[in-house]
Amino acid sequence: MFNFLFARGNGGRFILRLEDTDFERHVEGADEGIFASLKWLGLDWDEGPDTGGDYGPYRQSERLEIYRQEAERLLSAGLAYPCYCTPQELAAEREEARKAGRAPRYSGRCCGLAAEARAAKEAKGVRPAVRLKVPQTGQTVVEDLIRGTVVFENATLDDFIIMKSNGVPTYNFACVVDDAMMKITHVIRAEEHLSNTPKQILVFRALGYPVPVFAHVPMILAPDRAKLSKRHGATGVEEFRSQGYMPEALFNYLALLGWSPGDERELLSRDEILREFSLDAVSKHAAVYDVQKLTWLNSQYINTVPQARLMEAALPFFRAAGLVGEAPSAAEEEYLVRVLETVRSRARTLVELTDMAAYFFRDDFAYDPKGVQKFFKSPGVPELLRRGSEALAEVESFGVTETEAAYRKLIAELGVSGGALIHPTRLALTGRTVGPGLFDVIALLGKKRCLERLRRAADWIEQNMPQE
RNA sequence: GGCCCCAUGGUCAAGUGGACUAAGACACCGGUCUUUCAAGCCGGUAACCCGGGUUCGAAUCCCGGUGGGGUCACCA
Repeated sequence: MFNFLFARGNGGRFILRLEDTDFERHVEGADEGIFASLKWLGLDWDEGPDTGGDYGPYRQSERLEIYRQEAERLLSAGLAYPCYCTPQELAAEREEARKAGRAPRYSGRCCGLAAEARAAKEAKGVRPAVRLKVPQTGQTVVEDLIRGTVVFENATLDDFIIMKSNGVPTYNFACVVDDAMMKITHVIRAEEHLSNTPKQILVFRALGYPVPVFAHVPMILAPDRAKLSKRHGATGVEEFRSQGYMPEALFNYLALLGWSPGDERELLSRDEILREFSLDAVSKHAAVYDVQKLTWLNSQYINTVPQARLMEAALPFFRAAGLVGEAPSAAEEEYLVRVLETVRSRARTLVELTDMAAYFFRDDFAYDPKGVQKFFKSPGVPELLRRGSEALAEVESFGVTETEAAYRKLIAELGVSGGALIHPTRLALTGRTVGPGLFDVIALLGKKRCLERLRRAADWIEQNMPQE
């Protein structure tokens, strides 16, 4: 997202590249999910696997020959060498180093391998990996837009693998080759990659390519301050969507994680964020992800977004819940709009919104058990509800003020408190104890349904409540 | 453990040597409105990690601790 904001805010191009060189972890169809999630969030790219571009292909799995050639260049220049060590040998070395309390570093023993030794290995059919020769003196300096100058001693690095023995590049090699060939000017990524950067700079230099500008942005941590991951605390974009979060809310929230416009504004539109975003204002420290604030932002959007937008966002949820059909008529849409307007201020997610609106569309709701205990128990309630339905039956123009007037009149006649009639009525009409103003509900539901539901509730109470 | 990054309320964050008696937001707690629940409005609790310097003056600069995080793969 910060890449998108930076690129678009500075007249650059935002490029999507799929780094899919780990065939073991390949998931069929995952690409489509990535595209859909990014698009839903409003992050559209200028070049990518689906859209194409002048520097494709944009899937690393389709660029294998390029990496092979680049690795070959380093091999013949003596800047890299084949390594015949087996994974088991390497693991043993690492284990030994760990036991001895040393940093696990590759010994470099294949570096000086004589031609005959190599030939012998090759003859035995051992396929080598390729390692980059890393200088053991001096320093590699990362000039980071956010962290400033970060110095790494080369002696702490080792000859890392750039090509696996199966001929596929490792991440630190492939991304450098691609960044160079795709003319990437800015690499903006999470801080977890900072320690990869000196390695990548070494590759850029070995290959003779210019080093791009780096910016390592703060990580997002789970509430327990651990790294957010698939297995720990992370929620996928698609999950947020299905939980009823609006993309504008997620976009807004994510922008505020690690960045702020510098003043008190928090509710920011996409355009405002695009206009205001600057890497200078990105903080250095990791941010803990707080779903409560996201949810609050979401409620703000549900509450304030234009009617048509709310309709568009809510419709899929209403359809899925079976509240509206695939192609609602004009009258149905009109009704939906009125329902949305009366419940929107109460909902924090589109799922809640749908749930709160259900009784406006279907009659088969159950009465809230706590509400039944509280409002249906008194002996006179069925009679009260019948009187209510009679009073409403008299109302000609079934609007909010007219129905309320009729009810107030009845309340006065009966000499009861307003709540004594209103609460049972709400439960009878909606099955709930909470919701929008009762007369908004009544007017919206319409006379026919109100009368039916009131009578039905009266009957239900008589049949189901223990008689005194 | 080595290397690297970071450090303002529970969380997100303003703050870049004096305007700090340290903004604002979420959450929490009150109040208000109301037939209920929200929303709205008003108010409250709550923070500069510790220790040394530098300076007339430090949340802000320096050093050292401590704490948190990241990373050390033929994963990305």
